[in-house]
Formats: sequence, structure tokens, C-alpha cells
Amino acid sequence: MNISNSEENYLKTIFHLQADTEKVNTNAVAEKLNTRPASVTDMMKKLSAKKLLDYQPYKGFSLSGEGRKIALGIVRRHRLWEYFLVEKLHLGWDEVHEIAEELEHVSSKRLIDKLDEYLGFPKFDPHGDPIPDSKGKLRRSNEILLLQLPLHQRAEVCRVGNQSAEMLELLQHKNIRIGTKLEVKNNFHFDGSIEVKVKNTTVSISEQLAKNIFVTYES
Amino acid sequence: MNISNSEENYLKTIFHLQADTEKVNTNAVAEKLNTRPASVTDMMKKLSAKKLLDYQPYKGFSLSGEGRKIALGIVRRHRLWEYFLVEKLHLGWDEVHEIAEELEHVSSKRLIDKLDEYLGFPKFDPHGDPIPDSKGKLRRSNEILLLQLPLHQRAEVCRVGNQSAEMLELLQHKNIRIGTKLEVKNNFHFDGSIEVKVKNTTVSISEQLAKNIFVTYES
DNA sequence: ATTAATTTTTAGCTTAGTCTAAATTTTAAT
DNA sequence: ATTAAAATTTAGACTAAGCTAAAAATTAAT
Ligand SMILES: [Mn+2]
Ligand SMILES: [Mn+2]
Ligand SMILES: [Mn+2]
Ligand SMILES: [Mn+2]
Repeated sequence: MNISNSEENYLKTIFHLQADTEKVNTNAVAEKLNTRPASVTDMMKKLSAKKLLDYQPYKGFSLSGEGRKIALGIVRRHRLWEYFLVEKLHLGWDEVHEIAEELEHVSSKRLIDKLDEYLGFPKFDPHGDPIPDSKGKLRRSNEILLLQLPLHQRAEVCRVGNQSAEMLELLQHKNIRIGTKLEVKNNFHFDGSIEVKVKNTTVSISEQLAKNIFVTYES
Repeated sequence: MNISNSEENYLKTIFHLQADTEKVNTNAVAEKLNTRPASVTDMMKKLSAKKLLDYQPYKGFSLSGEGRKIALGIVRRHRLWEYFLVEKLHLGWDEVHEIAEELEHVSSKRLIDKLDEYLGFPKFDPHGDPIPDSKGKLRRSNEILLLQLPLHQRAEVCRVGNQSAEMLELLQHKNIRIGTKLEVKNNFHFDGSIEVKVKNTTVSISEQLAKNIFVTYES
């Protein structure tokens, strides 16, 4: 079956939206893809006819098994390319998403598996998102928001929920990146901000920022 | 100005055909791109309207300065990716063209310049074709066909005119690759075949093969 | 339970890129 | 110089992907 770039973008978007809600609705997809709801409905019919989607008019839709498999392939390509762009070409974390958005549609399986091998089978992309393996398997880690990390619990930054240049800049300034170990020392009710210990220094983090940092910890 | 993948493919094809003849004709383009002459005419009108092409109905067409500049950009991307695929990912010379045919349309200038740097600013792609530099400058070497190399003139293989798996296999079998030094020892009128010395062995090369190998030599 | 607001779908248009068949122009051959 | 063949363009149609505006269905509010 042949799948166009546009169809791939829809599948991937639905896949991502399904992380939040099992059933996805028209407006949400239109919003993400910067298209109109009417265009989404058209495409849903097409994907549904191809059996990549379970769709009942007015009731929302979700990926079929096959649709999910294809979406995982696209996500794999996207994240592998992002890893390549950051680790090998030294592009900034904030500029790789856009480029990967195009590269992800180059679909040679052999290319991607060779790339994976060349990169040393990375498990996470530069933003901490897991990279599906060659068989489409995706590890889900038991992460929580830094905002919800208990006081004095040592943890490690594993993912960011936002990849704007602004956030990258702020994190770099505070010396925080994926893998950084930290511990919450204080949290303030007034503005929701927290103080965390990183290495030997203490930095202040706004609620807004702490909502975009995910961490993991043992036990 | 925005240029679609399809338009890029046409521009690149015309660029390549112009290596042979200044003015390119409709059927030649249709043949190369596996489309119909009528489709070519349509596209020529569009490219002409965009001033990327000099076009007079029934008279053929050639790239404008701007068109040539864009075509060189595409060729640059194509050949850099081919180099990457062979040198870094270790794909075979015969399988990279198809993949590069897609990658060449990812047009981020920053991506390509970073890739170029990462690869060490290579001057030639895996088939010996020159890679335009960041400014679109293209070196042309003074190469000749192996078939026309004078007897006993030491020379170096610099390019192949065909990149099929079959030819790759044959060349590998005869231990010949880009950069191989050789010298013609005999040529036979009966079938046009020649004998060349490579390292310390003598190998026989058919006329058909010798027409697809280009060499350079000093003075 | 009606009515109002929101969401989704349908209907009808548009553009890019392709095609086939027919008309036209150019080139080649008598 | 005519005629025949080949190349090119035009005309008209199709598909994919999008849009706007209107209709229909669902959900929320009185
Ligand atoms: Mn994309
Ligand atoms: Mn990412
Ligand atoms: Mn191409
Ligand atoms: Mn090449």
C-alpha cells in the first residue's frame, strides 16, 4: 500500500494525540496540522477506506493496528533523524524538528536500519522521546513531571515537553539538559516555583518551566 | 519562490540533459522522467512563467541563470547524500541513487552545509561525479573515456557512466574502483575489447564496459 | 425538554500534476 | 515543392489535497 506524505502526517498526528485520549476528534487534528476540519474529515474517510483508521462519523477515530504500525515507523524515522542532526551534525535541539519533519518521509527501510546502526541504536531522541526499534516496539518509561517530584527525591531529567529555542536557551542557562541529576529543595505556594539542586548549585525554576520537564527516579 | 519536488525533478533533469546539448527537447525530458510529453509541456510553461527556463514553443528550452543555480543546488544535495550513504552508512553504490532522489528535496540550506562540513567537504560523489560547492561552483575535470585512453598511458579511474548493480559487481570482480590506477596494454579490433594493467595483474575489459569508465591523466 | 452552541460533515470550488486523444508545427523524405 | 513522419502543443478529463459556506448531528445550557 502506498502512503503519501500528507497521509503520513495525519497518521503521525493521530498517533501523538492518542497518547492523551483513546479517541481523537476532528478539530484536534485540524489544529495540529494547521488545516481545516473539513479537510480532516476528507482524509479520515480515505484512511478509513485504507483500513488504517477506525472511524465512525461524528464519533471520532483511532488508529487501527496497521495504522499504528505505520505511525510508529514514521515516529522512528523522525526521531532517528533528529538524533543524527544533533549528535552528528551538531544542529541545535530547537532547529531539528522542522528538518526531521521532512526527512521522516524518506521511507527506505534499509536506509533507516543502516542509519540506526550507524548511530549506535540510540534509545531516545534529543528531546528525550523514546525511539521505536526496528520492529516498532516502543519503551515507555515511568516518568513524572518535575513539578510533581517529591521533595528531596533525587531524580534525572529524561524528557522535555517543549522544544522551542526559548526553552532550550533557558535550560542551557540553568545548566540543565537530558540526563542531568537533580533534587527538589523547596517549593513555593505563592507562584508555584521550585528550587532544585543541580550539581552543587541551587537554581530556581518557574512553574511554567517545571511543567515542561520530565524526570525519572528509582524505587 | 517556492519550488515543488516535481519542479525540482524537472529542473535537475534539464540540467543533466544540457550537458549534452544546449537546447533540450520535450521528448528527452519525458523519457528521463517517465512522464508524457504533454505533461512536460505543461511544466515548461510553469517553469518558464517562473523565469527558471528560457522557452519558445516548439523550439526547445534551456535553464535560465536562476534555473541553473537552483538545479546546481539540487545536484549538490543529491551528491552529498550519496556520499553520506556510501561513506558513512556503507550502502552499496548501486542502491544510493534512488534514496538520494528523495533526500535531495529536503532543502534546508543549513542542513546541507552542516552535512557538507561533517563529510569533510567531499569533491566527488561515489560515482565520481563532482559535487557543487556551497556557492554552486562545479569543477569540471578533463576526463576521457577509458576506451579512448592511448596505449601505455598511465591513468586513474575518476568516474563511471553507469551505476547499476551489474556494473558495480563487474568492477568489483575486476578490482577496479574510483581512484584505481591503470594502463592500457592492448586493444583488439575484433570486438573492441582492451587489456589493462591494474596493480600487477592484467584484466580484460569489454568495449561496453570501457565506454562506461572515465579516466584522467597528467599532461 | 427545548433551545443554543459547538462539532462534524457535506457540497461545491480550486490548484498542482498527471494523462489521452486530437490538432498543430517542424523536420525529413520523396 | 509536396507529402509523410515525428515532435510538440492544446483541449479536456482525472486524482489528491486543500478551502469556504451551508447543513446536519451532537453536546451543553436554560
Ligand atoms: Mn512530516
Ligand atoms: Mn523530538
Ligand atoms: Mn528527486
Ligand atoms: Mn551519483
